[in-house]
Amino acid sequence: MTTSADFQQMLRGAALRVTRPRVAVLGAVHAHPHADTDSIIGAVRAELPDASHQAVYDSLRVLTNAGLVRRIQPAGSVARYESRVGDNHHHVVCRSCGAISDVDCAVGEAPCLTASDDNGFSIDEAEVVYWGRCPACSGSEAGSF
Amino acid sequence: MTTSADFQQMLRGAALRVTRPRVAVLGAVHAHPHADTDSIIGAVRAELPDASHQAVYDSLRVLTNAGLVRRIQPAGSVARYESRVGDNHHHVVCRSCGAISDVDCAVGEAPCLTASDDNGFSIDEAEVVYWGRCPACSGSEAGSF
DNA sequence: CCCTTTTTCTGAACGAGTCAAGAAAACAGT
DNA sequence: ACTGTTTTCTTGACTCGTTCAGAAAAAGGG
Repeated sequence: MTTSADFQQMLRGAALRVTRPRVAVLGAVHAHPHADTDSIIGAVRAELPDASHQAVYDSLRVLTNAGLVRRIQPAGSVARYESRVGDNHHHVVCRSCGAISDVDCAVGEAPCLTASDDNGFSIDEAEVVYWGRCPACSGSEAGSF
Repeated sequence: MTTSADFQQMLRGAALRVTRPRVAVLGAVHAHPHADTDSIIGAVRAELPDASHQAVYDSLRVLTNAGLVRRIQPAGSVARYESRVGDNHHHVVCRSCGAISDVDCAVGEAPCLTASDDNGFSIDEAEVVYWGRCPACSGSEAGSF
Protein backbone atom coordinates (compact mmCIF):
# COMPACT_ATOMS: atom_id res chain seq x y z
CA MET A 1 0.00 0.00 0.00
CA THR A 2 1.18 3.44 -0.88
CA THR A 3 0.98 6.18 1.72
CA SER A 4 0.44 9.88 1.51
CA ALA A 5 4.10 10.44 2.26
CA ASP A 6 5.01 8.33 -0.74
CA PHE A 7 2.85 10.47 -2.98
CA GLN A 8 4.50 13.61 -1.65
CA GLN A 9 7.80 12.00 -2.41
CA MET A 10 6.72 11.26 -5.96
CA LEU A 11 5.64 14.85 -6.48
CA ARG A 12 8.92 16.23 -5.19
CA GLY A 13 10.79 13.74 -7.32
CA ALA A 14 9.06 15.19 -10.35
CA ALA A 15 9.89 18.74 -9.25
CA LEU A 16 6.24 19.51 -8.60
CA ARG A 17 4.86 21.48 -5.71
CA VAL A 18 3.25 19.35 -3.08
CA THR A 19 -0.35 20.39 -2.57
CA ARG A 20 -3.19 18.59 -0.90
CA PRO A 21 -5.27 18.30 -4.07
CA ARG A 22 -2.35 16.78 -5.94
CA VAL A 23 -1.62 14.26 -3.23
CA ALA A 24 -5.30 13.34 -3.09
CA VAL A 25 -5.55 12.99 -6.87
CA LEU A 26 -2.44 10.85 -6.98
CA GLY A 27 -3.90 8.68 -4.24
CA ALA A 28 -7.24 8.39 -6.02
CA VAL A 29 -5.62 7.32 -9.27
CA HIS A 30 -3.60 4.70 -7.43
CA ALA A 31 -6.66 3.45 -5.58
CA HIS A 32 -8.98 3.36 -8.60
CA PRO A 33 -7.25 2.26 -11.78
CA HIS A 34 -8.98 3.31 -15.00
CA ALA A 35 -11.29 5.70 -13.18
CA ASP A 36 -12.74 8.62 -15.11
CA THR A 37 -12.36 12.20 -13.99
CA ASP A 38 -15.71 12.27 -12.27
CA SER A 39 -14.91 9.24 -10.12
CA ILE A 40 -11.59 10.78 -9.25
CA ILE A 41 -13.30 13.99 -8.21
CA GLY A 42 -15.53 11.89 -5.97
CA ALA A 43 -12.61 10.02 -4.45
CA VAL A 44 -10.67 13.23 -3.88
CA ARG A 45 -13.64 14.83 -2.13
CA ALA A 46 -13.94 11.92 0.26
CA GLU A 47 -10.72 13.25 1.70
CA LEU A 48 -10.86 16.90 0.67
CA PRO A 49 -14.56 17.83 0.55
CA ASP A 50 -14.00 21.30 -0.82
CA ALA A 51 -11.71 20.41 -3.70
CA SER A 52 -12.87 21.98 -6.94
CA HIS A 53 -13.31 20.00 -10.10
CA GLN A 54 -10.90 22.42 -11.71
CA ALA A 55 -8.15 21.53 -9.25
CA VAL A 56 -8.64 17.89 -10.13
CA TYR A 57 -8.50 18.61 -13.87
CA ASP A 58 -5.39 20.72 -13.36
CA SER A 59 -3.71 18.14 -11.16
CA LEU A 60 -4.45 15.34 -13.59
CA ARG A 61 -2.94 17.32 -16.41
CA VAL A 62 0.17 18.16 -14.41
CA LEU A 63 0.59 14.60 -13.18
CA THR A 64 0.11 13.27 -16.70
CA ASN A 65 2.68 15.65 -18.15
CA ALA A 66 5.11 14.70 -15.40
CA GLY A 67 4.61 11.03 -16.20
CA LEU A 68 3.27 10.15 -12.76
CA VAL A 69 -0.05 9.01 -14.17
CA ARG A 70 -1.13 7.89 -17.60
CA ARG A 71 -4.20 9.10 -19.40
CA ILE A 72 -6.11 6.70 -21.62
CA GLN A 73 -9.14 7.40 -23.70
CA PRO A 74 -10.61 4.57 -25.75
CA ALA A 75 -12.83 5.77 -28.59
CA GLY A 76 -16.24 6.78 -27.32
CA SER A 77 -15.11 7.02 -23.72
CA VAL A 78 -14.25 9.92 -21.47
CA ALA A 79 -10.68 10.30 -20.23
CA ARG A 80 -9.50 7.69 -17.76
CA TYR A 81 -6.37 7.57 -15.64
CA GLU A 82 -4.08 4.92 -14.26
CA SER A 83 -0.98 4.85 -12.11
CA ARG A 84 0.79 2.05 -13.94
CA VAL A 85 3.30 4.02 -15.96
CA GLY A 86 6.60 3.31 -17.63
CA ASP A 87 5.82 -0.24 -18.67
CA ASN A 88 4.51 -0.52 -22.18
CA HIS A 89 1.20 -2.17 -21.36
CA HIS A 90 -2.10 -2.08 -23.20
CA HIS A 91 -5.82 -2.44 -22.51
CA VAL A 92 -8.82 -4.60 -23.28
CA VAL A 93 -12.07 -2.67 -23.45
CA CYS A 94 -15.52 -4.22 -23.23
CA ARG A 95 -17.72 -3.01 -26.07
CA SER A 96 -20.78 -3.53 -23.98
CA CYS A 97 -20.08 -2.09 -20.53
CA GLY A 98 -16.83 -0.22 -21.11
CA ALA A 99 -14.87 -2.18 -18.51
CA ILE A 100 -11.11 -1.94 -18.96
CA SER A 101 -8.39 -4.42 -18.03
CA ASP A 102 -4.65 -4.24 -18.34
CA VAL A 103 -2.82 -6.42 -20.84
CA ASP A 104 0.92 -6.82 -20.96
CA CYS A 105 2.53 -6.17 -24.30
CA ALA A 106 1.48 -9.02 -26.56
CA VAL A 107 4.87 -9.81 -27.94
CA GLY A 108 7.92 -9.58 -25.75
CA GLU A 109 9.86 -6.71 -27.18
CA ALA A 110 7.20 -4.26 -28.29
CA PRO A 111 7.20 -5.35 -31.93
CA CYS A 112 4.14 -3.30 -32.67
CA LEU A 113 6.40 -0.28 -32.58
CA THR A 114 7.61 -1.24 -36.01
CA ALA A 115 5.05 0.01 -38.45
CA SER A 116 5.21 -1.64 -41.85
CA ASP A 117 5.49 1.77 -43.45
CA ASP A 118 5.73 4.82 -41.26
CA ASN A 119 4.94 7.34 -44.02
CA GLY A 120 7.89 9.40 -42.87
CA PHE A 121 6.53 9.84 -39.35
CA SER A 122 8.94 9.48 -36.45
CA ILE A 123 7.06 7.10 -34.20
CA ASP A 124 7.66 7.05 -30.45
CA GLU A 125 4.82 4.95 -29.14
CA ALA A 126 2.49 2.18 -30.27
CA GLU A 127 -0.79 2.08 -28.42
CA VAL A 128 -2.86 -1.08 -28.63
CA VAL A 129 -6.50 -1.37 -27.66
CA TYR A 130 -8.17 -4.75 -27.71
CA TRP A 131 -11.93 -4.64 -28.20
CA GLY A 132 -14.28 -7.37 -27.09
CA ARG A 133 -16.58 -8.38 -24.29
CA CYS A 134 -15.79 -8.80 -20.64
CA PRO A 135 -16.64 -12.10 -18.91
CA ALA A 136 -19.83 -10.68 -17.45
CA CYS A 137 -21.09 -9.24 -20.73
CA SER A 138 -20.19 -12.24 -22.89
CA GLY A 139 -22.07 -14.47 -20.47
CA SER A 140 -25.34 -12.58 -20.53
CA GLU A 141 -26.38 -12.10 -24.14
CA ALA A 142 -27.97 -8.79 -23.17
CA GLY A 143 -26.55 -5.93 -25.09
CA SER A 144 -25.21 -8.10 -27.87
CA PHE A 145 -27.90 -6.58 -30.05
CA MET B 1 -13.11 7.31 -59.09
CA THR B 2 -16.32 6.28 -57.47
CA THR B 3 -19.57 7.66 -58.78
CA SER B 4 -22.83 8.52 -57.16
CA ALA B 5 -24.41 5.42 -58.67
CA ASP B 6 -21.76 3.30 -56.98
CA PHE B 7 -22.62 4.79 -53.62
CA GLN B 8 -26.28 4.09 -54.19
CA GLN B 9 -25.32 0.54 -55.03
CA MET B 10 -23.36 0.25 -51.80
CA LEU B 11 -26.30 1.51 -49.78
CA ARG B 12 -28.69 -0.96 -51.39
CA GLY B 13 -26.17 -3.72 -50.88
CA ALA B 14 -26.25 -2.96 -47.19
CA ALA B 15 -30.06 -2.96 -47.16
CA LEU B 16 -30.16 0.75 -46.44
CA ARG B 17 -32.53 3.27 -47.94
CA VAL B 18 -30.96 5.43 -50.59
CA THR B 19 -31.27 9.07 -49.64
CA ARG B 20 -29.45 12.08 -50.94
CA PRO B 21 -27.78 12.90 -47.63
CA ARG B 22 -26.47 9.36 -47.31
CA VAL B 23 -25.09 9.33 -50.83
CA ALA B 24 -23.44 12.69 -50.22
CA VAL B 25 -21.96 11.59 -46.89
CA LEU B 26 -20.62 8.40 -48.42
CA GLY B 27 -19.08 10.45 -51.20
CA ALA B 28 -17.56 12.92 -48.76
CA VAL B 29 -15.97 10.16 -46.69
CA HIS B 30 -14.52 8.61 -49.82
CA ALA B 31 -13.21 11.95 -51.01
CA HIS B 32 -11.74 13.07 -47.69
CA PRO B 33 -10.16 10.23 -45.73
CA HIS B 34 -9.81 10.85 -41.98
CA ALA B 35 -12.06 13.92 -42.11
CA ASP B 36 -13.90 14.94 -38.98
CA THR B 37 -17.65 15.38 -38.84
CA ASP B 38 -17.46 19.10 -39.37
CA SER B 39 -15.44 18.75 -42.56
CA ILE B 40 -17.86 16.14 -43.79
CA ILE B 41 -20.78 18.46 -43.11
CA GLY B 42 -18.98 21.06 -45.18
CA ALA B 43 -18.32 18.65 -48.03
CA VAL B 44 -21.90 17.43 -47.99
CA ARG B 45 -23.25 20.96 -48.13
CA ALA B 46 -21.16 21.74 -51.20
CA GLU B 47 -23.52 19.37 -52.95
CA LEU B 48 -26.61 19.60 -50.75
CA PRO B 49 -26.60 23.09 -49.25
CA ASP B 50 -29.56 22.50 -46.98
CA ALA B 51 -28.42 19.29 -45.38
CA SER B 52 -28.69 19.44 -41.62
CA HIS B 53 -25.85 18.50 -39.35
CA GLN B 54 -28.15 15.97 -37.76
CA ALA B 55 -28.65 14.18 -41.06
CA VAL B 56 -24.87 13.91 -41.37
CA TYR B 57 -24.51 12.58 -37.84
CA ASP B 58 -27.30 10.09 -38.47
CA SER B 59 -25.91 8.99 -41.81
CA LEU B 60 -22.44 8.54 -40.39
CA ARG B 61 -23.79 6.37 -37.61
CA VAL B 62 -25.85 4.26 -40.00
CA LEU B 63 -22.98 3.89 -42.45
CA THR B 64 -20.63 2.97 -39.64
CA ASN B 65 -22.99 0.34 -38.26
CA ALA B 66 -23.43 -1.08 -41.75
CA GLY B 67 -19.67 -1.31 -42.15
CA LEU B 68 -19.56 1.02 -45.14
CA VAL B 69 -17.36 3.50 -43.35
CA ARG B 70 -15.11 3.20 -40.34
CA ARG B 71 -15.01 5.57 -37.44
CA ILE B 72 -11.71 6.29 -35.75
CA GLN B 73 -11.07 8.48 -32.77
CA PRO B 74 -7.52 8.82 -31.47
CA ALA B 75 -7.36 10.06 -27.88
CA GLY B 76 -7.91 13.78 -27.68
CA SER B 77 -9.40 14.01 -31.16
CA VAL B 78 -12.93 14.31 -32.41
CA ALA B 79 -14.41 11.45 -34.43
CA ARG B 80 -12.98 10.91 -37.88
CA TYR B 81 -14.18 8.70 -40.70
CA GLU B 82 -12.62 6.74 -43.50
CA SER B 83 -13.87 4.59 -46.34
CA ARG B 84 -11.13 1.97 -46.18
CA VAL B 85 -12.95 -0.84 -44.41
CA GLY B 86 -12.55 -4.56 -44.13
CA ASP B 87 -8.77 -4.60 -44.15
CA ASN B 88 -7.22 -4.62 -40.73
CA HIS B 89 -5.17 -1.46 -41.08
CA HIS B 90 -3.99 0.98 -38.47
CA HIS B 91 -3.00 4.64 -38.14
CA VAL B 92 -0.09 6.92 -37.34
CA VAL B 93 -1.11 10.12 -35.59
CA CYS B 94 1.06 13.21 -35.35
CA ARG B 95 1.23 14.44 -31.75
CA SER B 96 1.83 17.94 -32.95
CA CYS B 97 -0.65 18.65 -35.74
CA GLY B 98 -2.96 15.66 -35.52
CA ALA B 99 -2.32 14.47 -39.07
CA ILE B 100 -3.27 10.84 -39.66
CA SER B 101 -1.83 8.34 -42.10
CA ASP B 102 -2.76 4.76 -42.82
CA VAL B 103 -0.45 1.94 -41.86
CA ASP B 104 -0.90 -1.65 -42.94
CA CYS B 105 -0.94 -4.21 -40.21
CA ALA B 106 2.59 -4.41 -38.84
CA VAL B 107 2.92 -8.15 -38.81
CA GLY B 108 1.40 -10.25 -41.55
CA GLU B 109 -1.24 -12.18 -39.69
CA ALA B 110 -2.54 -9.70 -37.15
CA PRO B 111 -0.49 -11.06 -34.26
CA CYS B 112 -1.47 -8.23 -32.00
CA LEU B 113 -4.87 -9.84 -31.84
CA THR B 114 -3.39 -12.33 -29.42
CA ALA B 115 -3.25 -10.62 -26.09
CA SER B 116 -0.78 -12.15 -23.67
CA ASP B 117 -3.56 -12.52 -21.12
CA ASP B 118 -7.07 -11.61 -22.13
CA ASN B 119 -8.45 -11.49 -18.57
CA GLY B 120 -11.37 -13.61 -19.72
CA PHE B 121 -12.46 -11.10 -22.34
CA SER B 122 -13.49 -12.41 -25.73
CA ILE B 123 -11.50 -10.17 -28.04
CA ASP B 124 -12.66 -9.48 -31.57
CA GLU B 125 -10.42 -6.63 -32.67
CA ALA B 126 -7.03 -5.19 -31.95
CA GLU B 127 -6.69 -1.50 -32.71
CA VAL B 128 -3.22 -0.04 -33.03
CA VAL B 129 -2.39 3.65 -32.96
CA TYR B 130 1.15 4.77 -33.60
CA TRP B 131 2.03 8.11 -32.05
CA GLY B 132 4.80 10.34 -33.31
CA ARG B 133 5.49 13.32 -35.51
CA CYS B 134 4.66 13.78 -39.14
CA PRO B 135 7.44 14.75 -41.58
CA ALA B 136 6.43 18.43 -41.50
CA CYS B 137 6.31 18.65 -37.70
CA SER B 138 9.50 16.72 -37.03
CA GLY B 139 11.32 19.03 -39.40
CA SER B 140 10.32 22.29 -37.80
CA GLU B 141 11.05 22.14 -34.09
CA ALA B 142 8.05 24.34 -33.47
CA GLY B 143 5.51 22.71 -31.27
CA SER B 144 7.95 20.30 -29.75
CA PHE B 145 7.70 22.41 -26.60
C1' DC C 1 8.49 35.54 8.26
C1' DC C 2 7.93 37.91 3.81
C1' DC C 3 7.72 37.86 -1.14
C1' DT C 4 7.11 35.93 -5.58
C1' DT C 5 5.36 32.31 -8.14
C1' DT C 6 2.31 28.72 -8.70
C1' DT C 7 -1.96 26.63 -7.68
C1' DT C 8 -6.74 26.61 -6.44
C1' DC C 9 -11.50 28.43 -6.37
C1' DT C 10 -15.66 30.26 -8.37
C1' DG C 11 -18.37 30.63 -12.10
C1' DA C 12 -18.94 31.11 -16.83
C1' DA C 13 -18.18 29.33 -21.36
C1' DC C 14 -17.31 26.11 -25.17
C1' DG C 15 -18.08 22.46 -28.53
C1' DA C 16 -18.96 17.80 -30.09
C1' DG C 17 -22.55 15.12 -30.00
C1' DT C 18 -27.44 13.72 -28.66
C1' DC C 19 -32.54 14.09 -27.91
C1' DA C 20 -37.29 15.06 -29.44
C1' DA C 21 -41.27 16.11 -32.31
C1' DG C 22 -43.15 17.17 -36.48
C1' DA C 23 -42.47 17.33 -41.69
C1' DA C 24 -40.74 15.04 -45.64
C1' DA C 25 -39.11 11.41 -48.32
C1' DA C 26 -38.40 6.31 -49.60
C1' DC C 27 -40.27 2.14 -51.06
C1' DA C 28 -43.63 -2.04 -51.01
C1' DG C 29 -48.08 -3.27 -52.48
C1' DT C 30 -51.97 -2.45 -55.06
C1' DA D 1 -48.72 5.74 -60.94
C1' DC D 2 -51.01 6.30 -56.21
C1' DT D 3 -51.39 5.17 -51.28
C1' DG D 4 -50.01 3.99 -46.89
C1' DT D 5 -46.52 2.82 -43.74
C1' DT D 6 -42.09 3.23 -42.18
C1' DT D 7 -37.84 5.44 -42.09
C1' DT D 8 -35.29 9.54 -42.45
C1' DC D 9 -34.59 14.53 -42.31
C1' DT D 10 -35.23 19.25 -40.25
C1' DT D 11 -35.24 22.37 -36.55
C1' DG D 12 -33.96 23.74 -32.32
C1' DA D 13 -33.02 22.82 -27.74
C1' DC D 14 -30.02 20.53 -24.68
C1' DT D 15 -26.35 17.55 -22.26
C1' DC D 16 -21.96 16.76 -20.51
C1' DG D 17 -16.91 16.58 -20.39
C1' DT D 18 -13.68 19.80 -20.50
C1' DT D 19 -11.53 24.40 -20.75
C1' DC D 20 -11.11 29.56 -19.93
C1' DA D 21 -10.53 33.67 -16.89
C1' DG D 22 -9.81 36.43 -12.89
C1' DA D 23 -9.43 36.79 -8.10
C1' DA D 24 -7.95 34.51 -3.74
C1' DA D 25 -5.03 31.26 -1.40
C1' DA D 26 -1.10 28.42 -0.69
C1' DA D 27 3.86 26.76 -1.52
C1' DG D 28 8.59 27.27 -0.97
C1' DG D 29 13.05 30.05 -1.44
C1' DG D 30 15.57 33.85 0.71
